[in-house]
Amino acid sequence: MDAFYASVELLRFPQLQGMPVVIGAHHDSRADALRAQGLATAQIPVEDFARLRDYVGRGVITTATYAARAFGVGSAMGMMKAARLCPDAILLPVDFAEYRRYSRRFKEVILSIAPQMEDRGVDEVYIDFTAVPGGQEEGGRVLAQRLQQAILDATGLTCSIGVAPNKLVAKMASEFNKPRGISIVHVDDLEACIWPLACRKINGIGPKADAKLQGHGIHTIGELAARPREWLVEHFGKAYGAWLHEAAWGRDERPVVTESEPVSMSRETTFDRDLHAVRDRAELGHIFTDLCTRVAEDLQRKGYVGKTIGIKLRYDDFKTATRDHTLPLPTQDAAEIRRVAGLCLKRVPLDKRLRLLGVRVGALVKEADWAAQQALGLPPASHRARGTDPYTAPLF
DNA sequence: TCTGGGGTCCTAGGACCC
DNA sequence: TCTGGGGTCCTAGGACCC
Repeated sequence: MDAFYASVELLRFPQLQGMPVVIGAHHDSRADALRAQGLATAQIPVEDFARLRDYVGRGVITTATYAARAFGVGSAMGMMKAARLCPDAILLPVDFAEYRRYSRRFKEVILSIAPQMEDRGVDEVYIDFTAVPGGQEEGGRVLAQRLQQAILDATGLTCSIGVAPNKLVAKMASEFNKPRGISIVHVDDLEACIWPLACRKINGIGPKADAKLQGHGIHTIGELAARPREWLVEHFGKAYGAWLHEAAWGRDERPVVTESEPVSMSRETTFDRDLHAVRDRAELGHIFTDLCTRVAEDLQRKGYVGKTIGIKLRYDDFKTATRDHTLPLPTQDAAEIRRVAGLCLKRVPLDKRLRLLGVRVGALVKEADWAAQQALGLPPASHRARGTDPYTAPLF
């Protein structure tokens, strides 16, 4: 989806059309108050929206309209930097509930046309064109146009589509003509379309791998493709090195995965100011309990139980620590999660000030499956003899 | 100018089992 | 006197993605 969060906000506040607008991840703003008043958007003059320069916060930009991007503002950018680049940009707070509603709607539209769809988050999917009527016409362009139009009709939102022989190349192709773009990349186009691109454009090469590649003088995908596989394996490890080589040559055999189960659920929060474990004990305790409660609610609402309870801390120097503990039986109970997370908290250094606290429940199982398993009286996998007294434990 | 929140997957060492 | 091999699970950290 094109500038997804920002585009959803523009549907709500059409008077901001064409203006630089950014969505901030962590702040309070006037738009919240305006929404709370339930005012018709036509009644809200542009002057009433908060400007980026008026806000001093520790958040990041999640999305920027194309007008804001022209100033160099982009997602994941700190708000301070964004404010220097484009001080007059309108700042709106994130409204995840609203974006999720639109996310469900555009995915329903896609599923009604092309049922083989892989969910890749709130604003992105992979679609298998293979068996869809029209999926092969004009290299996929006919179906891509039909999808764009159906999504636009149902939601008022635009998207960009890349069509290619595999997910790796399709993902890159989808970026070529944003917004409202359609790009079709064939196997023969590799050298012309893919090899000139920066390595960072490959989904799976992040800032660390890119820096290391640059250190070896590799900047483009073509330069990556020119390195022998053995050389890449030597410098980047067996699995990642081999994958780099395949990716550079546009090879990817991953299927479109239409079903998946969650592995973990978590809640975390960055504080408005850094907190000290001793001096701000009461406030931290409150936040901690709240996070546990919210994770438990998420588990209950979605029908999952989990046996690995974990915490995450981020210190004022941005270093992160995690601790977790696996229970013999899975849970979705807030008090139990709070108890075990509390034990985890005791195992982590608390001398430095904290900027973030998080609570996670992993090793998830569907609540219904767990209940059925219990009814059958099957012992949980984690109940096999472990940690027994070495002197009395049976030998073989 | 310091850097959100919610995820997945991988690696590596150690415990433990047979 | 110099200590196997193969497997799973747990834990901590980190890279990466949307």
